[in-house]
Amino acid sequence: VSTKRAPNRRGQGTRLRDEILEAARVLAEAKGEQAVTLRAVAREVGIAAPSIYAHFPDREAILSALVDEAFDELSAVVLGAMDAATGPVGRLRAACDSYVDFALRRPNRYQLAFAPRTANEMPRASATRAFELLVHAVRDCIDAGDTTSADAFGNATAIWVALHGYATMRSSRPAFPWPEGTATVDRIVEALAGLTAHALEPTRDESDGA
Amino acid sequence: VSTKRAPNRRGQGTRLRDEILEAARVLAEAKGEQAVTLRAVAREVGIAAPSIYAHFPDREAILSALVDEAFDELSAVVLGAMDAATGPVGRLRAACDSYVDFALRRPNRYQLAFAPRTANEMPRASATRAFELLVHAVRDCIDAGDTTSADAFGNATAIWVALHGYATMRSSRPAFPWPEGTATVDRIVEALAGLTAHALEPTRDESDGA
DNA sequence: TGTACATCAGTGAACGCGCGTTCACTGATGTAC
DNA sequence: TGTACATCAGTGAACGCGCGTTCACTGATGTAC
Repeated sequence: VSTKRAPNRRGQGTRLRDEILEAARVLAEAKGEQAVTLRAVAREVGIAAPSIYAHFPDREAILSALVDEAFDELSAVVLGAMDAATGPVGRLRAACDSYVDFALRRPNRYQLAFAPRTANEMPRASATRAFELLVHAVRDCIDAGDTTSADAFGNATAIWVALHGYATMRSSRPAFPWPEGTATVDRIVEALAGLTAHALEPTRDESDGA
Repeated sequence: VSTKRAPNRRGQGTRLRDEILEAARVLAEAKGEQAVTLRAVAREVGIAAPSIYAHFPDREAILSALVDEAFDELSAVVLGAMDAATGPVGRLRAACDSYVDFALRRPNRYQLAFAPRTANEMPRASATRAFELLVHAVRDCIDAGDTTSADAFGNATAIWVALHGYATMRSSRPAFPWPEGTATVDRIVEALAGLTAHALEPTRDESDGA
């Protein structure tokens, strides 16, 4: 009988939802995914635990939102690094370096993104977008003739799993006698992208000017 | 005043300990590490939960024993595959293939082995022994001139983390469009070991006979 | 050979904990007339 | 402008759960004399 359009009451319509997400994010980054309990989140926000149900159907929904956030941030970081680099090989290196850097700087956030959730989870759009950045970087190297292989997707997959293994182990096994610096990441990128000897050189020109 | 040497009473001295470990192993393989609770183990064995304390100081001790078991089995599997192969490159391939095969056939056992336990855990002997197999296989390729690199430890590290990433993702993300067959593993081994073009050929001779 | 006793593997009940979720509610905010 | 009422964000108590661990115990096995 009336307009029926009810605008959200107090300013709280989306504010509390954001506060819940932020608290969950802080907890996950500081102490890992298993620290994100409804009660802990509620404690952090300063509300009663059941209040969360007005904004998320269950605990899993919060985690899922955090996963998308994490993938989106990963994409943004990688994109930013690529934009600041020069040439196909330079952009591929920048993508891989920034990927590993993100994983090592925010280990809990990274692990959260890649932790298995449900048994047969379909790839989520946020994750696919991030992966596509890598495929694209590899394809640009191929197109520029900087590589000995032509399988962009296959190479990107190999590079991805290798970087993932490195980042995972590197942060969970600090006591392992890791090779210094970026040696391992460099080796992974160069070898698995199939970079040509020619492609490995010109990167020096940029900082040299000779 | 007497001999003081008390032989273990009933036959149970070590029998119950073994039954506890076996139940824990079964639970871990079927449902993952988090399913290995003292109460679940006791249920499986058919004893009261507190009885476990006669054989293990706490839950973590059971898991730690399972981790060593898993690494030892991994070593045995890899060694067996290497012994059945021919030539340095053949043995390296066999080592890597069997490693991944083990991880994919027994995902929960594999994940248990590599799951982070304590914050700064030192590498355990059982894990180091397994890794040394890989280092050795890589070194043999280097010594035989089948490789373009000379850093056995560095190459083995890169191969290991790459295989680990592959195995982890492959089993936790079945919906990803994985390249067929052993393409990814082959690429990882060949590229990260730095196998020469010459070294990639002779493997065909064995099954050919020409 | 017989009896009192030490040993010790395993038990059953209970503890306190934090969890996800449910339920009926409160109390302030805004609207209809 | 005033009053009755609908809306709805957030609450507090409680549920049932499984957990690791503790405690005092039981009851069979073996030993000393």
